[in-house]
Amino acid sequence: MPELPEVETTVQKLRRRVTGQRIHRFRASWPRQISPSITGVRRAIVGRKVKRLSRRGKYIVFHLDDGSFLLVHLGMSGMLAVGGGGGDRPSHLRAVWGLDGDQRLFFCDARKFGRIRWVRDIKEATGGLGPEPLSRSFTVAALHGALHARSRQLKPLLMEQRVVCGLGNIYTDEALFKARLHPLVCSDSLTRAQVRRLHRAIQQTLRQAIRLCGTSFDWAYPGGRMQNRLLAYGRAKEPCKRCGTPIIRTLVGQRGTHFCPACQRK
DNA sequence: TGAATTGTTATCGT
DNA sequence: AACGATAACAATTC
Repeated sequence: MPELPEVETTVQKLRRRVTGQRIHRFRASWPRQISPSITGVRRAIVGRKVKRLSRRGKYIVFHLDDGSFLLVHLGMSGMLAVGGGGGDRPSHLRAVWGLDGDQRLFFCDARKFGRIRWVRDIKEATGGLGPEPLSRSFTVAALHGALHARSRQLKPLLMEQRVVCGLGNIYTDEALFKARLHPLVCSDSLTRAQVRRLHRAIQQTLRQAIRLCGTSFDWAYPGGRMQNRLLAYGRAKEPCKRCGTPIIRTLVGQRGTHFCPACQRK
């Protein structure tokens, strides 16, 4: 379940392998994952060099040398990895880029919720995203303004990528636990102090998760260590690490939601 | 077997 | 009408 820390980890691991490389081939096997189309993307990117690799929210962004962009969204089960030109191909392979020196970039995605998209203008793809939670544009005032501009349940609003980007189900539960806020409180009812706590909790949670290379729960994302440090997510019926009360699991907006009924009161 | 998972879109209700 | 909540959808694993 790649969220910001898992995407950031992927970008950091990939960066030196793809920066400066020229794209020689592109093949994909699942048309509905590719925008504008497989041949359209191939025409746009083959022959181009990768100038830079970055991340915006949960998007991996390839900056191409003609000023256009190739974006990869990992969805729920997507993975990007570089391999040699050798024989064995990974399972659930959906797309391959051929780079310099017979290097290959693989996109694997069991559930096919991932997306590959080429755009001339980055704003087409990321224009609707809110601020990066670890950037200076993500201020307490900005968060307060966004939460008070709407009247919504707090958790679903935080997971929309326009208030702040990069939060998914796991890290939203973690941040709410740290901030001691109930997932269902109304977004415009938060006091300044509560918004400050939430702001700090979001940043602390994401920084720690990046340091630990993200959360590895199942086969979908290996290599992370944050699963050992989670305070709420996946801990239903286990004692709260702050007060000992069993963690509750409920559904909020069709998503599994974990919180401490004693520490996080409505 | 069906629950779990994300982002987008459609639909229902106030 | 606008907005918030809810449901459906895509596809697969265990």
